[in-house]
Amino acid sequence: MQKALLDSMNKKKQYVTLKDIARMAKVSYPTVSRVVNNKKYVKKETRDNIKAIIDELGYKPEWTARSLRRRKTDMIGVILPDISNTFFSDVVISTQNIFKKNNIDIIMFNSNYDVKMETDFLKVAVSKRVDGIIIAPIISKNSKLIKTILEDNMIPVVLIDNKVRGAKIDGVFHENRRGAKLLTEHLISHGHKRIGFLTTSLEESSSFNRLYGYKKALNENGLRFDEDLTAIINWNRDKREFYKEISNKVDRFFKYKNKPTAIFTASTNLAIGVMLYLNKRNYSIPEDVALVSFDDYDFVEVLNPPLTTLKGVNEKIGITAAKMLLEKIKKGYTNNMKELNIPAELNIRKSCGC
Amino acid sequence: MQKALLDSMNKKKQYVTLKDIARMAKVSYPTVSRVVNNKKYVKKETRDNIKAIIDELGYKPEWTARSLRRRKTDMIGVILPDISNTFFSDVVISTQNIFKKNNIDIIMFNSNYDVKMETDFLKVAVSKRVDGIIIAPIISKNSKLIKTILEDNMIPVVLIDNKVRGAKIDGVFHENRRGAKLLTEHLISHGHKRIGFLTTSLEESSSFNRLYGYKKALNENGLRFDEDLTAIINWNRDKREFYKEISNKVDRFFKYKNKPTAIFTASTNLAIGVMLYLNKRNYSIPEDVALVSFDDYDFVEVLNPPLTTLKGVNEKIGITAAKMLLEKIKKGYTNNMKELNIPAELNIRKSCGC
DNA sequence: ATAAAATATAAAAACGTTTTCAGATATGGT
DNA sequence: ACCATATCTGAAAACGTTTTTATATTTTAT
Repeated sequence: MQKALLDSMNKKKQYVTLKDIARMAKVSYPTVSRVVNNKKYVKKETRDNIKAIIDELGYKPEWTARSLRRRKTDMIGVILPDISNTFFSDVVISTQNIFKKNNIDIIMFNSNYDVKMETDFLKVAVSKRVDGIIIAPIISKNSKLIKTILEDNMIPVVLIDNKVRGAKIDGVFHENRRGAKLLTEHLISHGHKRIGFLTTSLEESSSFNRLYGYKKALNENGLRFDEDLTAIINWNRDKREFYKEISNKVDRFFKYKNKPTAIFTASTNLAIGVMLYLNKRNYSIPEDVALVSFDDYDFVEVLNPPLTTLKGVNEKIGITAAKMLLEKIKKGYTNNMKELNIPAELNIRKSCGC
Repeated sequence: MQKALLDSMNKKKQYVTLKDIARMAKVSYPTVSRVVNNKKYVKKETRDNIKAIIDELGYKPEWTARSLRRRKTDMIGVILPDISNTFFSDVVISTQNIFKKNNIDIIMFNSNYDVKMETDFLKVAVSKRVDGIIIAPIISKNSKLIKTILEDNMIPVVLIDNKVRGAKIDGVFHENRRGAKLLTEHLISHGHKRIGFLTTSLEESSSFNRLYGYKKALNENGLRFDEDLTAIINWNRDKREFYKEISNKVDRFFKYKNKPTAIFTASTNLAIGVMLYLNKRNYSIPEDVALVSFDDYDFVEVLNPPLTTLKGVNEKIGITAAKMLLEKIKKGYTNNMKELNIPAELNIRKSCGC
C-alpha cells in the first residue's frame, strides 16, 4: 500500500491528449485538432466548448507527434564554435529574437572549435530534422558534408562569418578584408613599420581574409610582409592554456632583432591575451607597443587602455542571417546564393596611439 | 519539361526510412530497427548486410518518430536570461559538454531578463517534451508555473543561480551571501565606511542574497546600512541604455554630501558600467573610488585597473547542474531536494586598492 | 424549388519509429 | 530422443498528431 502510493507518486503524469479532449467534448479528435490549429469548419458553439475544455485540462499538443505528421519541427540548429565569445552569443540572441516571433526554437550546438564535434552536430541537426541551420563553420574541410546537405536539398542553411570553399550557400559576413586593411592602415598612419599579426586557424575564411587585408595594407604602403610577425594561435577552451600560447608566440616577436612596434589581432580574445602578455612584461600600450583588434565588445571601452577596434556589427549579422534563413525556410529551397557583407568602420580609442 | 526539371530540383529530397532499408535487405522493418539500436536477436549475417545497406544509403533515424514512440526526445531545455553574459554562456558550454556524451541536445532559450518570455519558454519546453530543464529563473513570481511543472511531476528541473521561493527543486548556486560578505569586508578592511552597492532586480534570489551579505558585513563592522547607497539597475539589452541607467544612479551617489569611497557591484556587467562612469568623470580607481565585483571573467585581468572579484566558478556550476539533471533524468523522478553552493573565494587584484 | 456550393463532422489513413506478441528455428541438457 | 530454453524474425499495435476522404447538413444562387 505504501509502495503503491510511492509508485503512483513517482509515475510520470500522463499528458492530456487530443483524444481526451475529444472524449470530453463528445466529438472526434480531428475536430479538436481543427480547433487547436484555428482551422475553418467548426461550428462556433462546438469550438467554444472545446476551447473551454482545452483550457480546463491545460492541453498542449505533443510536439513530436505534430512534427512527425507535419514534417517540420519548428526548430532550427545553430552551430557555433564558442558562444562565450560575445560575437557568437549576440548572434544567438538576435537570431532567437527573430525566430521566436515565428514560434521556432533553437537547438544550440557549441563545437569548441572542434572539427569532429562540428561535423557530429551537423549530422545530429539533420537527424533531428531541424527546419534550417545557421552555422559559423570552422574549416573549409567541412565543405563536403555541408555541400551534401545543400545539394541533397535537405535543409536550408545560412553561413555566418566563415565561407566554405566551393559551396554555394547563402551567408552573412564581416567585411573581413576591408576591415583588416583599415586597422592596419591606421597603424601605418601612426608610423608603424613592423606590425605583428595574430589570428586563429587560417582554415577559417574570416581569418584568412583578415590576413589578406593586413598584407594588402602593408603592400600598398611599401612595407614588406614578414612571415615571422604572423602567429597562428590554436583555440583552447582552457583560457589559461590559450593565453599561454599567445604569450609564447608573441614573446617570439620580441626576440627578433627587428621587434614589432604594433600588433593587430584578428579577434578580441587574442587582444586580451596580448594585453596580458604586455602587462606582464611591463610594456606599455600604446607607447611601447600599439594594439588594435578586429571585433568590438562593450568592455573594450574600459580596458587598459581602451582598445581601438572595428565598430560592432554582431547584432546586425545575427539579425540578417536569421531573416535570410527564415525566408529560405518559408519559401522552400531556392538556389540564389546571397552573400552579404556588413560594412566595417573604425572605432578609434587609445590603444593605437591616438 | 523545363518546369518539371525545376520542380524536381526544388522538391525536397525524401529521407530514407526503415522501410526502404528493410525492402532492400528483404527483412521486416523491426529487424532493421533492432540493428539500428544494437539490440540482440539478429543473426550476424543479417545484421552485417543491413548495416552495409544503412551505410550505403546513409540512413538516419527520424528523430521525431523515434521520440514519439520512445516518449523521450533526447533534448533538454536550457532557459537563461542572457547568454552574452559569460557566466551563462559558460553554463551552456559546460552543460553541453556533459550532455553530448549522452547524445542529448540542448534547446536554448534566452529570455533577455523578460518574465513573460521566460514563462513562454517554459511552456514551450514542456510542449516540446524536453527530457529535462535547466533554468536560471529571473523572478520568484514564476514559482507557480515552475512548481506546477515539478509537482505534476512532468519534467526534471535543476535551478541555477536563483532560487524559487517555496519550490523544492534541486539547484546549484553561487555562495551569494558569503561571497558578498567577503568582498564587502575586504573593502572595509581598506578603511572604507561608505560603500555603494549596485545590483539588478532583487526579485532574483542571488541579488537578494548578495545584498544580504553586503548588509551583514556592514552590520558586523558597526557600519550603518544606507538605503541611498543601494541602486537597483534594470536590465536592458541595449547596452547603451543599460550603462546610462548605471551612470544616472551612480551619479546620485556622488551628489550626496557623504559620498561613497567604494562601490561593490553584484555582477561584472554592472562593474563595467560603473567603470565607464568613473572614467568619464575622471575619478580614478581605486584612489578616488575603490571597486569590487562579484563575478570573475577572463578579461577583468586587463581592465583598467584589474578588477578585484570572486574566483570564477562558472564551469563548476554548469557541470554540477548538468550532472545533477542527468542523474534525475536517468533515475526518473526523485523527491530529494539537493541544493549545492559552490564556495566563494576572493580574487584580489588592483581595483580594491591592494 | 432545386442545384450548387459551403460548412460541419466523423472515419480512416498517414507520418516513421519502437515495442509487444507470437511463431519458427536452433541449441543445450538430460 | 525429447523437452526446455535461447535465438531469430515478422505481424500487428502503439505513440499523438494532421490530412484526406466521405458523408451529412446548411446556405446560397438561380
